[in-house]
Amino acid sequence: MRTADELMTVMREHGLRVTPQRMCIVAHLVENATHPTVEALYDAARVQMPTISLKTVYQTVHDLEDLGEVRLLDVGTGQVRVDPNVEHRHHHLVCSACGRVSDVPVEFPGLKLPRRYRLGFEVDAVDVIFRGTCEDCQEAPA
Amino acid sequence: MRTADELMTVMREHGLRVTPQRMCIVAHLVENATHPTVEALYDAARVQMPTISLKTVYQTVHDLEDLGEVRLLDVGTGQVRVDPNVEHRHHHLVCSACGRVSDVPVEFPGLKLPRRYRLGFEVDAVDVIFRGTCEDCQEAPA
DNA sequence: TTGCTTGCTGACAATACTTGTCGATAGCAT
DNA sequence: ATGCTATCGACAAGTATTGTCAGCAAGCAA
Repeated sequence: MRTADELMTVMREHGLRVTPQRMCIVAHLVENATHPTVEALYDAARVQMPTISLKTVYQTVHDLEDLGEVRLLDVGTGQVRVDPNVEHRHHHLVCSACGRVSDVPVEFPGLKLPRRYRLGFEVDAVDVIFRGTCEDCQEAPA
Repeated sequence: MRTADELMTVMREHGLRVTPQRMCIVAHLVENATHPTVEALYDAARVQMPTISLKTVYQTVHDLEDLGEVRLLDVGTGQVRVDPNVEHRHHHLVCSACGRVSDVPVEFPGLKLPRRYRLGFEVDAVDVIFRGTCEDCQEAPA
């Protein structure tokens, strides 16, 4: 993801106005590797802007997705997570217990769809999800 | 997935009663490679049993999941899909337009998490999702 | 700076999918 | 056959997300 300043410019160039709410959300996303849920972003934003609405957070992350500045992940935990890392192709490690998501910045060269399963199908992305239990959840089982 | 008869036995052995509703749902799952949604299963079941409830379908697929006879997939299309193929490890091909899911019965040997990302994390499954557009959806774009 | 226009904000409510509750019922072992 | 108990299905609640819309603020131009 770019810096907050760069994003301001990009947003303006695309006709999106730079509002305090948007900047607040963006500030919580840059250099953030925690893949926050929308709810978590909302909570973080409310510390500075108690009146911000959840709808605004949803709208902003969707706008950022349309700009190609974040990716919205659905890793099967029931909530969308925001991934600001769109520069480098990477995969994900997901804790089945707490839902935490980490990046796996590795390319897997052998990961191509065999021709016979590709018939007529146009593949444009490959997502790999390593599922398991993170350290914290192993120590504190439910 | 096993045959319907085998499943009846397995269910009984686990204290689950074999009801007409359950058998109807099971019948729609064996030898079914379409990864139906719960809603699709519900529609199919209602042809024979018009009064069956959606709740019963949800409950039954969860029971089957607990028995290890099906896998419930969340491929990011907003609906759970039922995968009766639990015998052979496989991955999935998902159409982003219509949500259709196909099996990719291929093992990818290089697909291991590098040691440094595994620190403390216990990986117990790897899901690969090839995303793209299926033949039908390419011909008929929205 | 000022005024205008656009489009964003946020309260409210609706939607979609899934799950909880519970009385009546039906399966299963005896 | 009988009784216990788990299931069925109607109803409604829950969770995550999105739609609606009046009012207001951002940004642009002069």
